[in-house]
Amino acid sequence: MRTSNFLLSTLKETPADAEVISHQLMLRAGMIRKVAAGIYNWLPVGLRVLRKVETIVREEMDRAGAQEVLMPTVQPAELWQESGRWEQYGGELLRMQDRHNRDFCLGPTHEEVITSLISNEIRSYKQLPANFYQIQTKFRDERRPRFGVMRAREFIMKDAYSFHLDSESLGQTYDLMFDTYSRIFTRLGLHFRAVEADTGSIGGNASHEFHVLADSGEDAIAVCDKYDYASNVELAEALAVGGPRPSATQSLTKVDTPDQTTIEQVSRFLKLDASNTVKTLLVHGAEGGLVALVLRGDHELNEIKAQKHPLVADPLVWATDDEIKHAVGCAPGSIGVVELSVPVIADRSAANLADFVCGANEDGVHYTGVNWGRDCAEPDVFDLRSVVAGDQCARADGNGEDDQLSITRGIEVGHIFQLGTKYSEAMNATCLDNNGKAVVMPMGCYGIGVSRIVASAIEQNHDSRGILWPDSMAPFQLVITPIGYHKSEAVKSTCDSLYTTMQEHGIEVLLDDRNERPGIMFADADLIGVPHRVVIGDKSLSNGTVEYKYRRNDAAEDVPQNGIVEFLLDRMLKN
RNA sequence: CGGGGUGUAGCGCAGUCUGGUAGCGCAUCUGGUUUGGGACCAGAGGGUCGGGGGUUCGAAUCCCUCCACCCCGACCA
Repeated sequence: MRTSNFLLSTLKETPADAEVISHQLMLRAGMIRKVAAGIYNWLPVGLRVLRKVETIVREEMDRAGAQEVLMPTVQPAELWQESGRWEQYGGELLRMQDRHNRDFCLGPTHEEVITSLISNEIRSYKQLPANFYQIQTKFRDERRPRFGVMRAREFIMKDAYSFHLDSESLGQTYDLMFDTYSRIFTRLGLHFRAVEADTGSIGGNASHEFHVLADSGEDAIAVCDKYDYASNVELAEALAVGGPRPSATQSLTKVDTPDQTTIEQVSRFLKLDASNTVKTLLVHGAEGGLVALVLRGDHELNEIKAQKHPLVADPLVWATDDEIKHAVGCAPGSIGVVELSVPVIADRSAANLADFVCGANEDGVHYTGVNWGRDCAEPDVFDLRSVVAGDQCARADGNGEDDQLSITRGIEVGHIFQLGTKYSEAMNATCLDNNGKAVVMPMGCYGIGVSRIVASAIEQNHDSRGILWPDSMAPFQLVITPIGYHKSEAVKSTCDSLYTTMQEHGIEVLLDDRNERPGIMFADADLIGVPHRVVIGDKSLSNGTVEYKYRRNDAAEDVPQNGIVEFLLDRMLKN
């Protein structure tokens, strides 16, 4: 490609509404342009990168024996009513009507369509297992789209759905997809991590998310390298801190704590560490009424864990101040476990405390020296809190120094699920087993955020001048920057010749044949992140050399003109 | 959905408080001088000041209303 014939819409200044570096650089490099909130045009530079990602994903899915299909973006309501999600799915499902007032939606995901399709196409166990994928546009009407294509409303996703005779087969395909995803993200040159994930409302046995590690990531991940453990903080098991519960040494004492409502205020007022206090949070119970969730003062409630407790309403609903007043007789800042009239669920660490502080269910009053079993009933013990850095890894034997969790941030670019029969049952997707008996097919589903990968790769690979694409994702592998293309016949013919030769070798090469100053050409090439650059000018040609520079290196090197093709091919194959 | 903010040329912004008919830098176009890290000189084009309504002799500016976009939060797979 010659720049004279290519839309290189680079910007010198950063558009004001771009917050994260990937969004800024994608706009500056002329990869994307906003059409509406969370909806983008992909310009030639951006699309070339997107296609690179798609190609790698496609190659690896094909390699894993998955079959590519293409399903529609617009889906009839009937399918969603059949699965029950027409009512369940919230505002993210963009609904619309056609000219006959029939209901449709823009597909945010394709379980319904694929299950309906396959239930008609697959009849026999002999056709199983089968895995179908597509790379297609999804629409989710996010409440708050942000960060460019990172969290867009319209985006490109690779979604795959597998069908099985039994859960063992599902497990095998799940493992295969796990490996396939690892290969994909490795080939893309990303620094990633597979993490255990919550199965959410879909349920099922197993789920892993694949995260590109980046400080700007929206997810927190708990990691322990010693045990090769990584889990979304939403899920990561929190062990009790501080060993078995000591025996009581203090007596129950009521103390006045006027206007002290937060843990911070109370612990400062009583000159105690927050870890000697508990906080009592009231939420709606699964069967109505309220339930108390008790955590150590310095710990945070994990709502996802809490709503898994059978006594807790799912989804979790906080008690209002009025409900608390009515049930306990005080404001939220003074709730405690002594003589509390609602069921008490305590986090493991809170349950291990002795002689602790809690509210007295009376405004402005707290208890000190509280002990479980003596001053109140033994609580129902449950893992309620989010892990924090320094917590012991749940896999650890407890003897090592390096078995502590650290917290890192990630961008979710892949998610694999064992769905089970949720959709196949709702939509009656069965096949006949070898006894001629109809079996509801267990399913797996496997997603990759293709457009999100592009942004997350930039989050991980950039410098002050622009993008540092991994070679596998670069819009061009090589840029030829002439010095004096329009003045020197030698420069022009050398550049043209190298350009043609490299193209014949299948290299995607950009020849900057604009009549611009070198600084502009260098700046653009660096901005869009072409990994390999050759500069050709009269000065070096007179020495029989051309200049080569790798985008990630500071220094350039002179290469003999007659060996440049082999040199470049060697460099590109190496990467 | 709650809170906050911003809408003026393709991009970045000033002008709004204190009403007088729109400006700067970059980008674009023309001519010239330049040419190894975002040049210089001269000239040119480009804006119903987010939309609608109102006040006024006169509105980018004041008032009402709608919309869009961004940020924080809540929510959500």
